[in-house]
Amino acid sequence: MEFNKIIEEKSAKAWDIYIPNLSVDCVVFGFHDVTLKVLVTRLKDIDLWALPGGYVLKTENLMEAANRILFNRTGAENIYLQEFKVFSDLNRSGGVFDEFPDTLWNKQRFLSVGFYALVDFHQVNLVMDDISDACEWKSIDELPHFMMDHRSIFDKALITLRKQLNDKPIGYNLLPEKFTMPELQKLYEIILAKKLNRGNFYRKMLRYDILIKLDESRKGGAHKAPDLYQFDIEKYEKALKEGLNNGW
Amino acid sequence: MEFNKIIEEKSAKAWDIYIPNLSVDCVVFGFHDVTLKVLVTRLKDIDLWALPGGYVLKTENLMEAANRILFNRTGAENIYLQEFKVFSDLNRSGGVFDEFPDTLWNKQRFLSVGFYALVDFHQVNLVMDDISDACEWKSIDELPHFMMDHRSIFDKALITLRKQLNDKPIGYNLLPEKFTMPELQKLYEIILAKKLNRGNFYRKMLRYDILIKLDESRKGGAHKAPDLYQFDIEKYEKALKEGLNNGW
DNA sequence: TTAATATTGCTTCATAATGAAGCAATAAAA
DNA sequence: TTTTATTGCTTCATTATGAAGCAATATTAA
Repeated sequence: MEFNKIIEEKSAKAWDIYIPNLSVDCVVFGFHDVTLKVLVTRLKDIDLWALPGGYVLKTENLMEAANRILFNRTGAENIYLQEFKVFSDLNRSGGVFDEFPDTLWNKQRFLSVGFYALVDFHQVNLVMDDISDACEWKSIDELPHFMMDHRSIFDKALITLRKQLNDKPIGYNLLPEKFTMPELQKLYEIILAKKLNRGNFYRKMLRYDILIKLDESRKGGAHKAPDLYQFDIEKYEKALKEGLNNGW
Repeated sequence: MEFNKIIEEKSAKAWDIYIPNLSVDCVVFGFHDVTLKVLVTRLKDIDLWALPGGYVLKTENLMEAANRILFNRTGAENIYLQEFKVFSDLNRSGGVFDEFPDTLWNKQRFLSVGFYALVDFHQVNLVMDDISDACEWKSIDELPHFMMDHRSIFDKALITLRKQLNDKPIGYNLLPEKFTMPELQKLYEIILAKKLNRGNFYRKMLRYDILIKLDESRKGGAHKAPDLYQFDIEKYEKALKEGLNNGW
């Protein structure tokens, strides 16, 4: 079915079941190939890239809405979600739905609640929906041109992620269960957008006492095989309460 | 005019001018008498305490709404505002409007966007409105019993304030232009809810290089007169970009 | 089979920051 | 004039950080 027809059909039902003027947009982060990736979809026909998002049922709260929307996209449940900002500018929609009647659900003024989500890249199975013709991971420095204000939603998500690196279990939710110290460092470097000293990172991470060193190493790569670690989730959560780099 | 009548009259107009299902609630912090205070209002007749809040005009964004609502309450413009969370639970309203018809604006399901505001206590003139019979500052450890979920909105505001102490100009916006080192320390201690070592606080604050020491001291109190300082706002803003206690 | 290579695990040394304690100066009160 | 509590600022011991490097090692090349 073509885009316009789908949109108009959905619109008719939307008024009854969703909270008006409100949507949720999610910046879904995954870590793969020493790169931070983001989930993006392309809308049929109008050929614009967007962040996964959706509306809020009258029967659910925001977190439930975001979970439902992401479950439909990824097949994953209990995804780590963090709300970070409401996008409420009057002109944020651009002119995407200009040719539609004013009663179209999608053409209303929408405020969008931005969530970032952290997923284990390998646990996600991308699911297409009926208004998209593409749904894929893109590296954060090769993002497509986004529709509406989705670029600034992404930007704010990344800034928030950076600020919360010492307060939230970001490594735990982005990395697979077992990982190496160089992988963890790379993740930190990408999020912080700066190089870190290898020896000092190693020393500091170990002193936090939140990692469990496993009796395995990651064979197969060139050069010396790095040790594998996993998070000691109890100690990790406890340390995060105070913040990993406690200021005062 | 009595509460019910006012509410019903307002409701009729509200449907036309406000974005439905959405409100803004503000936790307004002020610092006075070595105490952190919060602005609270009491609703007429139903005799419940609430945070200052209001609805969002169809012609404004959230920040503009919060500014307008607080200007009406305090007479102050350009108040420092920080959005921190959307409160969206289904049962958050309690039963405050049970006896009203279902078409009443206020009885709809509302999501509330929480902002915290920082004001110079002495620059604020409290203004009553027509549905309140009290509007006053309360010390944060002597808060009244709040209606709806306003207590948890306050709690989250304070936690956010604590987390952002190294990233946002919190001291600058809460203190008067001139202040003493012990006052600044007291503010930090209240927000962090813990005692700080005096000499170390002094040394650390000076090393940040964000304060200008004035050629005056605060006379009149008992004992030695403390020096007066003001923020070097340019250096302060610059230092905040990296975070006052940079973790990485 | 052996040597070369890049990476990793971990340490060392110099410097900076922090925690704890205290001394001298001072403004008001006794 | 003396007492008092507070303030400005320093000292010393401890801990954290920045920069650098050495030995071990898994792969690849010779």
